[in-house]
Order: sequence, then C-alpha cells, then structure tokens
Amino acid sequence: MSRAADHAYAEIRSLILSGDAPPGAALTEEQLADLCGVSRTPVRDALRRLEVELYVVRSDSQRLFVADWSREDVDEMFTLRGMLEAHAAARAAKRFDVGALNALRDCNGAIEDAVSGPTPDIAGFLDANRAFHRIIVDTAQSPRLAATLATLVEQPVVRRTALHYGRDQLQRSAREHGELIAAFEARDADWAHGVMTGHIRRAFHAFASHAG
Amino acid sequence: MSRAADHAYAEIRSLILSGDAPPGAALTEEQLADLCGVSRTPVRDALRRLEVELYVVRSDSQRLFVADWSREDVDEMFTLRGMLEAHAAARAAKRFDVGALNALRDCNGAIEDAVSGPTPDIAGFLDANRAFHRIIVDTAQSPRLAATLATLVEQPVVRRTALHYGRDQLQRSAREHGELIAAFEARDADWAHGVMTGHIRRAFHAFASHAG
DNA sequence: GATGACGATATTGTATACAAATGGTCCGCG
DNA sequence: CGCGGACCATTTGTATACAATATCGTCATC
Repeated sequence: MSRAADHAYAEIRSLILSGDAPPGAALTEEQLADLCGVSRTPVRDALRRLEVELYVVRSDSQRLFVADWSREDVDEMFTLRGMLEAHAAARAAKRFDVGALNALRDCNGAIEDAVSGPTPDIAGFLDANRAFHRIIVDTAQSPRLAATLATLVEQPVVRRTALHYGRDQLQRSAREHGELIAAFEARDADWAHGVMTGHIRRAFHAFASHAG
Repeated sequence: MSRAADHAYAEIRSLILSGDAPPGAALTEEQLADLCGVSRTPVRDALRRLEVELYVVRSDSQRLFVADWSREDVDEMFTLRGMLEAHAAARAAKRFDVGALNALRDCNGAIEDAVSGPTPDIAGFLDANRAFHRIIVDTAQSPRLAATLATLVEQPVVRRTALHYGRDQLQRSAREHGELIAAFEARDADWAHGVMTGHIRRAFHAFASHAG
C-alpha cells in the first residue's frame, strides 16, 4: 500500500476534513477512484483505513458514508480520550527527559504566539496543539496506548472544537498546557493526570456548548 | 466483504489461534489464498481486519507476520483493558435491566459448570466468559467503547491465560463474575468498577506468572 | 575473508473485467 | 389509491493479470 493507496487516503481524508464531503454523504468507490485518478483497489484500502479511524462508517450493507457524530458519540469520545490521555500524561510524567520537556516548552511557545495576536491563528494553534499532545503520548512509551488514542482523537472534532474557541478559550487552553509542563517538571504523575483530565473535559464542554 | 472474505478471515484467524501459525511466522497472501481456496483480494481484506485486531502485524515493508507480544505489550494491553472494561462495568451498572441480568446469570452458570467438573472444560469456559464480558460491554451502550475494547482484548492472550489457569484460578474467576453480578444487581457503579479492575488485574498476574 | 553490488526470485501493489447483491422504480393488481 | 413484486441500474465483491519493489543469494573485488 504505497503511492496510490496513500494518495487516495490523503485525498479522501482531506475531502472529509475540508467539509466538501459533509457528514452523512455517501461515498462510492468508483467516484473516489475517478477523483483520485487511481483504480478502485487502492481506494478500497484507503477506505478501510479511514473506516478504522472512524472517518467513514459502513452502513447496513457495506455502503460507505462520511461519519456523522451524534452528541452521545462525541461525549463517549471525549470521555474515553480523557481517560486514556490522562493515563498517558501520568505515564509520561515519570519518563520526561530534558530534551522532550524543551520540545514541549517550544510547542507551548508556538501555541501562545498563535493565540496572543489580535486575530488568533487557528491553524497554527491546531498544529502546535497536535504536536504538544503527540510529545506527551510518545513520552508515555506505550505503542498500544498511542494506537488506541489515535483512533479516538478524531481530528474533525478537534478542529471543530478549536474553530468555536474564542480568544479566552484558546488562552485558557495554553495556560492548561503550561500547568501540564509544570506537572511534568515536578515529575508528579497524579498532578499531570488531573490537569489532563480537566483539559480534555473543558474542551468537551466548549465543544458541546457550541454544537448544542 | 461477504462469503469469501469472511471465510478467509475465519480460516486465518483459527490458523493463528490454533497455533499452526506460531507467533512471528510469516504470512504471504498467495499462500493463504491457496489455503482458503479464494483469490488474494478477499485475503487482503481479511488480513487488514486481522491487522486492526492485532492478530497480525506488518513489518517494515508491508510483509505480514503473526503477532508476537512482548511482556511490556501484554502489560499495556491488560492495563488499558482494565481501565476501559472497568469503565464499561460502571456504565453498565446504571443500565442493566432484568433480561440482561438474567442472561449474565446464565452465562455465569455455564462458566461454573465448565469449571466445576473433575477436568475443567476450557473451551466452554472461554465461550461463556467471552459472552459474559460481551453482555457487560453491550449493556454499557457505548459503541465507541466497544470498538476500542475489541482491538484491545486479544483473544490469543485471553486463551493463553485461561490455558494456564488451574482449577482454583478458574473458580476464582467464576466467583469474581458472581460478585460483578451482585454489583450490577445493586446498581452500584463504583462497586462494579472496582471488581472489574481487580478481575482484569488478577488475570494479568496469572498470565504474567506463567509467561514471564 | 569481508564487503558491496548486481541480478534472480518472491511478494506485494495496482488495474481491469466480471459476478453477485443491493436499492430503487415502475407497472400491475387488489 | 395503496401495496407488492419484478425488473433494471448502481455498487460492492472477487478473480486474474501485470507492474513495482523488496529480499536474498551469488559473485567479484578489495
């Protein structure tokens, strides 16, 4: 699964993320194959990956649709993500070294820069935020945990959450990141666990209050 | 993905579970296609599913091997499974109705039958045990949680764990199931959470002491 | 004798053609 | 006018052929 399948994967994924294929939209293999300029075979592979990551869902009989998240589903997602990411933070707290901590500080610097200007740079925030959380998960040194979290952190949801953030929410997020760093510096697993739990739960309520 | 792909999936899966394809063994699509009497296409689909469920792993460049679990990996697996399944038990405790509770009691009856004879019926134990845990996860009514747990509960590990159980371990397991039922009857989420956590952790140590 | 390059071989990736199954529509019947 | 069944279109499933790529063995050279 290399060139063609990867290309198809990226293409379809961005189709979904950009909203050109809205939630609930039907996806047919042939149409996507035409769009990507490859045959159905690599498209099928790409769709299977996207299905695992829950970007798309299979209907009653094998027809594919862009995933749509119910309120309950998003709730579950944040709950599970909160549990697992807090666990990751606790594990990571006992494993951080100087280099990783500096990388984390750099990330949060980038986040603060992105949210401090008069017009927040959402794309920059999202990039730096993703990098920040990734460092923590990597530092937790648990491939299984990383793989599980990857299927839980739906980027479309993260994106929609951030898009609805106001400046105060964005800055609050940056402050929580700062507190996480403090917990890591102190190598305090419980502290890191608690802060991360709150961080995710607050994000959930920010999302829920705007998505109704 | 119906007949052929499902057949290939079942065939390859049982090949792995039976041990005919031992951990680390290389799997080639063509050889499996011959074995199953289908073409490579459905075999590829089946392998992708098995890969998601971590029965097989892809090497550096796309070659497939029967999964082998390091001690750390099994440790992580049980840890995550413990967290999530305890969460599922807590959720389920607030949702159990009479019918589901009776189904659970039936399952545990079957488990007790399987372990009470002079020679324990391991296959029967495994079947009933799987059904028991499935009822709980279903009752938790969280599709996302169910999907996540499914990738975490490696049946080969559960199987190897049970195979190493002595009669006392099997009966202990049945007793813990009984206590879970009591917690569900009381609709006590915390109780269920605690019992389930202990149940999984004990299973982990039983596994580790025999495999370590 | 060790090491590196080259080529034969095995394995996966892709495209296409065809089969099966699903869904929708239209016509006939009650 | 409502309902049911059969037909047709669309979509997914499967097989096969071919292309690209990686692995491994061999041979030459240092």
